[in-house]
Amino acid sequence: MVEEAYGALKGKILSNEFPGGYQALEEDLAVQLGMSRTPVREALIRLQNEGFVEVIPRRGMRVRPLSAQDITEIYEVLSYLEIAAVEMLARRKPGPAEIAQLEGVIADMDRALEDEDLDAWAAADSRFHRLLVELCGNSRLAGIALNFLEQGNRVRMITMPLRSKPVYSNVNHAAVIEAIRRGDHETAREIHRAHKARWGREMMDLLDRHRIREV
Amino acid sequence: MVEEAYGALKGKILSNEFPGGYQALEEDLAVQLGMSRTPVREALIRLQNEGFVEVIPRRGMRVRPLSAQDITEIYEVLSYLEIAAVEMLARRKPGPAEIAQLEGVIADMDRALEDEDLDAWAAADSRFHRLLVELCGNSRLAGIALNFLEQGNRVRMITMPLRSKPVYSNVNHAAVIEAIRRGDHETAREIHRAHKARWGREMMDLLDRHRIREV
DNA sequence: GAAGGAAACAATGTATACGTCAATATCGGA
DNA sequence: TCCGATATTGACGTATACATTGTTTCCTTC
Repeated sequence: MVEEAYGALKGKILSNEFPGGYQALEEDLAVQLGMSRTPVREALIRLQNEGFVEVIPRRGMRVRPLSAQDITEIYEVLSYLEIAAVEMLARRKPGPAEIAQLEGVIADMDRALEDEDLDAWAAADSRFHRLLVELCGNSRLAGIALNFLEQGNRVRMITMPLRSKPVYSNVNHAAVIEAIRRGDHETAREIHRAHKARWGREMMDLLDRHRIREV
Repeated sequence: MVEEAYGALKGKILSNEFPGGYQALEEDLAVQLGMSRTPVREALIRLQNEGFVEVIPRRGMRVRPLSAQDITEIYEVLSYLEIAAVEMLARRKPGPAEIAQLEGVIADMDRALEDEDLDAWAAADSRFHRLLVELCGNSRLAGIALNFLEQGNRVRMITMPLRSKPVYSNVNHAAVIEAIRRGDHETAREIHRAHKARWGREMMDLLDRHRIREV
């Protein structure tokens, strides 16, 4: 049941059904989920460790709002982790099956872009980044990076509708994969570094221009 | 009380009083700590999230033994994180007070080396790495890196007595600080990268030579 | 003697009860 | 009317009770 509570709560947070600043009492969550406080509490402890919520005595849990500073931090860490993952992936020269997986996701991204289906594109792009870190060969790095990807997605869900078509992402990703296939870890790293830097800048610009103070 | 349990258990794990593979039942831990199972459980959830233990149904908690593969992963992540921290630190050009802090720790390391006091040296070296990541300016990166530093220390406690005097560490660290002071992030990063790579290789060699399979 | 099944036991996962502490509201006095 | 003190409410933190489930042991049968 703690798994059930964890999944349900995290889902609501990631989908912004529980937006930043949302508060709820343990008791209420327990009733909502049809269980007692105990498993809810245990789920909340996990979510707190992962940085999604904070548990405040007598105030219940509170979904941590992400300030501009927080978002900067998250993107900074994520950049370093993903760049590391790309470098490691290129160094270990993944097999054709793994390359095919990555290319499949890129194909999805291309298709979504042609169809102008932003939701499908976002889903595929998210899968691409997940796949990158999952394939890097270091499960610990993958675990941390996945957590930060999820936090980043919370932000992206807000900014996605505000931005223009992300055409260059697909090109960059394809180039990264090509470099990874060749085992050219320096090129792969540099392309991905530039990509993450540009993406981060655009995201912060968007938040700034739309006066979004927190998410 | 959950803080108390968390601190006590983590302390025993980090000091190898609970070595890798150690098992204990929730009930026994509760009695040992003079509290009920509830706070112990909550502490164990945190320790599990941080990778120190695993909770196995009907087997209680088990301190996760670190295989050679695990140690490689931990050092790899730690390297990337520390290198990122050093680069960030150099970019933001810390003030004289922060530089003085770092130099103070280096002085401690030098003194410990002259006195041939390996324990003092290890403590100071550990403080140095902690400071590096704490000063980097990104609290999230610092938090993760601290966790991995602690896991790394578990390994170092084993290998420390097996190795020769770590003279070159002090020199490297001093050079890193000098580069950070100048704001020369590339040099700082490269020195630290080389340092971490060498250290990691030596550590794995030691484990290999002494046929240490897990910690 | 070995294998399979059943029963008892043991440890967890969940629910519930209770004490503590903080926040808020109410009442009295200035 | 406003301020302060006290009382009451309510939520959490911890303890405890209970049900679930896996494991082990013992007995029976082949």
